[in-house]
Amino acid sequence: MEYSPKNIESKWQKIWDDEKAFKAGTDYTKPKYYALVEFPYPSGQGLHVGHPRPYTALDIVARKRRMQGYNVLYPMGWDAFGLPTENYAIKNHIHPKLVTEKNVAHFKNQLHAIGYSFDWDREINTTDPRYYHWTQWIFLKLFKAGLAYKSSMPINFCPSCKVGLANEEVVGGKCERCGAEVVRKVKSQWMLKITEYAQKLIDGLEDVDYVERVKVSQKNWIGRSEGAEVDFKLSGKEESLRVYTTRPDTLFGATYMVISPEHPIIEKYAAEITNLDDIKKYQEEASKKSEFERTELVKDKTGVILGGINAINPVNGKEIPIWISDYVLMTYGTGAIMAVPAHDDRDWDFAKKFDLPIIEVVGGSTVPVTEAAFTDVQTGVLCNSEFLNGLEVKEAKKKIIDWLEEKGIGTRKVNYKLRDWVFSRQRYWGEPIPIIHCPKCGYVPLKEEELPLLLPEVDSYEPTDNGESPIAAMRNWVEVACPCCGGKAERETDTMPQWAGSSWYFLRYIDPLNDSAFASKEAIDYWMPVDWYNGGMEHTTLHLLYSRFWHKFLYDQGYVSSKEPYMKRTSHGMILGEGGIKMSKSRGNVINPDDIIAEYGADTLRTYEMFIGAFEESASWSENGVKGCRRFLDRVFKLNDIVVEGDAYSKELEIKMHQTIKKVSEDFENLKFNTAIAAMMALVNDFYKIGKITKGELKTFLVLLNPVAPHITEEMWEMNGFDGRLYKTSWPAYEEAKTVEDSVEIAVQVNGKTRTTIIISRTASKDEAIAAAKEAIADRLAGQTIIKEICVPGKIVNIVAK
RNA sequence: GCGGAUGUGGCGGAAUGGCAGACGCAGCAGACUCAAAAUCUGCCGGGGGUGACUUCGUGAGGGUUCGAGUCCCUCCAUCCGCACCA
Repeated sequence: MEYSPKNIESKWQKIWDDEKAFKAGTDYTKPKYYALVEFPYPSGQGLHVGHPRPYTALDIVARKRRMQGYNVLYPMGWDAFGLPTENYAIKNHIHPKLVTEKNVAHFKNQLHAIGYSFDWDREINTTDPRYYHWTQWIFLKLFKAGLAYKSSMPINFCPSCKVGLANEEVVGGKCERCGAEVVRKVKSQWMLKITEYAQKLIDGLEDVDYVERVKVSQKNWIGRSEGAEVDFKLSGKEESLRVYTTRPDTLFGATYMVISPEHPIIEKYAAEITNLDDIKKYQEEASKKSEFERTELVKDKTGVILGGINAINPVNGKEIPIWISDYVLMTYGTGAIMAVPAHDDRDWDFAKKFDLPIIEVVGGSTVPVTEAAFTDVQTGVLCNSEFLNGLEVKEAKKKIIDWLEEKGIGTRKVNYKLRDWVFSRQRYWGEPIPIIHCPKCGYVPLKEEELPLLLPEVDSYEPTDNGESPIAAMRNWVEVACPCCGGKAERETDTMPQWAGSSWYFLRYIDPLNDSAFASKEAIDYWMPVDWYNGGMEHTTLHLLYSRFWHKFLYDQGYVSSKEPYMKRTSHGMILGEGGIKMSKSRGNVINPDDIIAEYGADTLRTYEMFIGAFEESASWSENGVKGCRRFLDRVFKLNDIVVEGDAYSKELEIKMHQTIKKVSEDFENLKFNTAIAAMMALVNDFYKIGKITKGELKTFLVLLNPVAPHITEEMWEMNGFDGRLYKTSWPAYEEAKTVEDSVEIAVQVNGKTRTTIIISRTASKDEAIAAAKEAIADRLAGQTIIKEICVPGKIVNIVAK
């Protein structure tokens, strides 16, 4: 009989649905396993060939875990708020809700056709009011805890999307989504104090099993640094200028200071500044530059001196000038620095340009500090620094900070690059922020009983030109009575960013229909944390960081019982087009998974995506590779023709069977799906080589292949009259003792070069092995003196001879 | 500039410090066929040899080791992050 995936696949998909085969149980006494993949944004383009890679990988894990007796939760849902849907709605005058519904239906059909073992009873959608009820609820908790605040500050604004962006959404100075140049705009925005969790987000990484590159990126993004804040007295004034430095040891080399153009001291002493016009001009230029232009690889430093005001270096009492330059950012540290040109590249550049003194205070450089800054902290020794002279950098840091603290002019300080999360968008298609602005009472949270605050219907979804959300025009929605004083008040018209819904969705899956809480305590205690979460590297500093932050907050509030949401995080590589180029519409090389399923079947698609290469690395698509996997499944199906009776493994293949069970079991755990499949291909080759397969062998083989190719294996299980359903079977066991052959082929080397191989008993002693090896290469050893004999049992014998 | 990764046949890719190239693709030869496709069998890194064999070979150069694709040092190339964070 011919292998016909079309019939087989729809047949089994229906059976699995009818039997609720993959429903996560509520028997909380069973061991649980929570496998999670990032839920997709249901775009109009439908499923991309990149989606099935991670979904199949964890589907394999989930199916294997079920067969190992776990109560498995492997859910799927829709991260459906977002700009593309809204833009499509604007263009076509369709309600985004309808667009979303249509796209979700399409996505769901596509995913269904691939045969994933998702528990569809737990499907969630971030745009569903029953879902965003709890997104808003968490926001209120954040607000009440003082972690959500409104702030007027320069933000990254995309003039094309007409929306403010979080720092994480700005890539190379451009809008992550549309690619337009981002400009700086001062706006009043809701912010979340993720910075308050900076240290916890770093510390938590110690307790989880994430791939190293994810940990490293998160740590770099949070950007912890240790140093000191130091006060520099302004000459002739009581006030001081506070700086942050990681090199307090170089304080004696601070020959000038630099402040950011936005630094408040400029306004404060405007009257005393002698060159105010120049400064105003400089400020204006700086404000016009986008954040990107300001921080772009600027070789040429710009700046202007703050005329009429000087500072005093606290360690030596010397009067030093203050400069203004946009290489100092108001948003980091104190917005002011002490400049040590001898030991900082940027200060060195600036000093060279404006001819400022360079004083060496750390010796050990091979070139004089007039040639280049010496920034090495490992080898340097302090000089020209009075009581610090002769100390190594590390000791000097400690000593100077102690000294500063004692004198009350400085203090130890840790800083982070991480900035607070810009949490409001002037857009329609997002969760309304449940806050009412009362002129008397300020920002008043909506009562929790009033949630969800529904997104109102509007005529136009387009953001207004003055940068307000389209819902701002809905006056009857906006104008409300203050819940606090009853007076006239207005609702917040900004909505939440796309990242809100995904920051806690893994908690909703565990109890998706609960109307009285985001999830019951019992369910949370049972299911959390997620055991294995796979997702894209591109979310490392976005979704992954945000959701860890929210989860840690919920933990601190007592709503969840684990400090970290995800125990294990892995990341898949991208799938590129043929020839290693990115798939894109403009190149016309986009592969639609539907076409692959139609031509080769879902099992082939699944097998190919797992066989394509190392899971964590990017791989390029190859139609011939797909064909190869189909050929493999054809050969699998044709095993039906050579099945013979017998539950036992045949003598020829017994060891091979045990080896393959071991290999596949281990490889599935370690993301090595490609080699697991290779091992199964090799086993199939062996079945054909000996011309038969026993029923016992076939049973085991089908179970091993099932997680990868669930339809064909389930069909063959039935065809061969095996008991019940394959998906209800147990994962096969192997005996370690039977994974090794009685006799082994070992290499015989002379001076490290393999000369021949011999077959000896696995239990042969070293002496026996060496004796046998010597005999095999006796002619080569003739006339030589044996210096050394090395034997690694089961591997090699190496004779060192002269 | 900083951080991370990668570099192995014609291609995708395998190899706890122990026979480099598993498995797949492509290619070549043969079987089947009127023929083609599909399928099956065999070969398939380079040089040398009719041959059993031999020699070179994992980006380059050094080193450690009886033995290195794998460990260490230096360099080159490519990709991905971050980027004036004091």
